Amino acid sequence: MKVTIRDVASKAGVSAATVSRVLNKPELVDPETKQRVQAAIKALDFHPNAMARGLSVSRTDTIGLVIPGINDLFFTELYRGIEKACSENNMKILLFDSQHSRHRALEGFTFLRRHQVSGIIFTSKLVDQDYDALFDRIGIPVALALTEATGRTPLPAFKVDDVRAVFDVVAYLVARGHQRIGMITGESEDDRTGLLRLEGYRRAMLHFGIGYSESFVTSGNYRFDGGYAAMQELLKRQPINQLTAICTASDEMAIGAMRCLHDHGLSVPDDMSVIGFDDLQIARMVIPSLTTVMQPFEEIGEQVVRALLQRIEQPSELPRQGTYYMPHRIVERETVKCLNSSTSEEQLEKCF
Amino acid sequence: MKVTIRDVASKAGVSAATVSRVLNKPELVDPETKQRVQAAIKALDFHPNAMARGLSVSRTDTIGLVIPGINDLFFTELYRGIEKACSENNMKILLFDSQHSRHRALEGFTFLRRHQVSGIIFTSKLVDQDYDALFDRIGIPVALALTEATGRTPLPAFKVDDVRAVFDVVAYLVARGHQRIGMITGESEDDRTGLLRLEGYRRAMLHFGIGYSESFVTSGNYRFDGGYAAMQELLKRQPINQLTAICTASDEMAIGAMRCLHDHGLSVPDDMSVIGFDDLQIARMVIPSLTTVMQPFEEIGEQVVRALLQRIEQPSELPRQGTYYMPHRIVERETVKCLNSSTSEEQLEKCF
DNA sequence: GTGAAAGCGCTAACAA
DNA sequence: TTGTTAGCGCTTTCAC
Repeated sequence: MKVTIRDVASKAGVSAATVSRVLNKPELVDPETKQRVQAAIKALDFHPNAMARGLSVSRTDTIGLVIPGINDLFFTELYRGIEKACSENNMKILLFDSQHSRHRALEGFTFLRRHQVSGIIFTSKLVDQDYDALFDRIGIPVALALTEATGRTPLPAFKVDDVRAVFDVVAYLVARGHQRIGMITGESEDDRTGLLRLEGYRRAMLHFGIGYSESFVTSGNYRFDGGYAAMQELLKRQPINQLTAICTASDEMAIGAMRCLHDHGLSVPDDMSVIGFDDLQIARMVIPSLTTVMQPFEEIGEQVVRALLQRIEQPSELPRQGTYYMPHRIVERETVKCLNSSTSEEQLEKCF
Repeated sequence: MKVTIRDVASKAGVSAATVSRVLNKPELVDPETKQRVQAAIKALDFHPNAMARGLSVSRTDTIGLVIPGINDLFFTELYRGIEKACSENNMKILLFDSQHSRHRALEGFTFLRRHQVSGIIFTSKLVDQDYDALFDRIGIPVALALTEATGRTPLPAFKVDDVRAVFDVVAYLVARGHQRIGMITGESEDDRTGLLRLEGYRRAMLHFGIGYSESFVTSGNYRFDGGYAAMQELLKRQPINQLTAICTASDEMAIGAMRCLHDHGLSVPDDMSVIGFDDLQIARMVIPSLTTVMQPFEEIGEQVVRALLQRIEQPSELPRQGTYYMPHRIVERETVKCLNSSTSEEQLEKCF
């Protein structure tokens, strides 16, 4: 039924080994026989069985990718970089969606192991000591994107410096005359990112002598609705807080917050400045378009693949361990109002 | 190095066959031996090699998914349904991104074949006679999502009725007093969807006695920028056209069009009504939120998986061939202005 | 209830 | 340059 390498071999009047050679090392085979074999392959519409091959060479040229959720808008941006780097090194990708569940993520590792992936990229979510036991025995290189390892096992990780990035956001707002700056940070079990971003905010508020107050802070699940709800909460406190700007831990929450403000008859940026985090495609689609912090998703994706390939090819060395911070950048669009009369440039100077 | 089933076997003092049994048919093995084997599996941290298993049983429980581009926002919505149906039937998914290239799509088929997937879901893009030869010999069940087969080979396909959907959109606008209705349709080589949607528009304009004029129509690549550019073109003709509403072939283009209108100082919906197509997550995020046609992506995903499974399990029968139209629905939000004084309900009656 | 042996489709020595 | 042989790790008869 299924046509195998042996069928091709007999049709072409050669051995299976020869067919295998024309498939994998065509330069080693006589042009004339090669022709015959290729003709047979075509005639029979033969397609080599990747599993049989993988089993034989015990290599799959596949890397596994564990992601929190395919619906997270940032994921597709990251994927582009991963896909690019993989296809350049002709690696295949095996995707596993953990659906934001730690349990599923663990299942993912099992799944990928069974499928003999050469390496695993783990995305988002905190990687803490709970994973140590896993990584110790797994025997497969692992690299991290958009997260970092806090457990004992050091792992190459690529992300932006969340603390610094939010610090920069606050500095940016301060430079534009804002003082009463609120924060909508991220939350979810297993998440350290939200904490780091909050810490950046806290440090900056202290650094600029504004002072840190919990009443300026709420949190959400990084999604639109979470941002909306968090903004609503902030609005309740607004009579006391008198915020003029909000920084958020994600573009989606920023956009949710904008919608909330809109529903309360408030205008962005005239009544309230808003600043996002991620620079997703949607950031430039909304009106007003969203000023935000760009994470270099594509580059992160590329780097994490490279790091993995390096570990795959030289498993002995331990070249790249620990966290690599990739450069972030504030993308100026339309959601931040400058409260100064002086130029923002001058002010910026003052801040650093 | 790698621990195999034989290692487990010797550690547990049984044969490989027995280990295999506790893995696959645990009820056939003595509880006491089962215990020992399971202990050995745990102690050695054994993970069965999925490729070896696949090779042995010549089944992979995997379906292949060929998509046009992972960055297309609609894709993640579709994926959710596919993922759901697959995990319910514990099927795995092998993803292949064709990057909007017909050539890459063909590569995808080769790739998936090599990996012995049990079935293939092909998404978007026209499936015409060019594919016939492929499907004739492929010997793997194929089902279509968001597209349909126009070649000789009939294939189960799940999508909305594009003609009808846009017809309904126009009817909806007419019921609200619009007559001068423009259209931004989709375009790209290999695309029939844009044509179908345009046809729905054309028929409706004729049906309602408004008349069809090419000057009311532009097209774009379904993306934000395409919508922006198409709107710009329409705006040039606006002194003559005097449009009051635009229907579009995608939410992204609708949002691009909205941005364009905004940049020209025009307000949606007061100066121009806009209506999208897809009902993506972003449709409810933008301001004003987008009135649009909902495609039941998740259900389409589920159905296409079911159809595929059916063909996989009963390859002899040919139960579901041809196109199944899934119900669409207009989701009313904030981008359509009612120009009537009478209630829209009454008007709607009139239209049908 | 368990083991021995053959085989899934391919590749990689090693010979010829 | 080509063929023979063994084996990748697992499942599955068929005996016992």
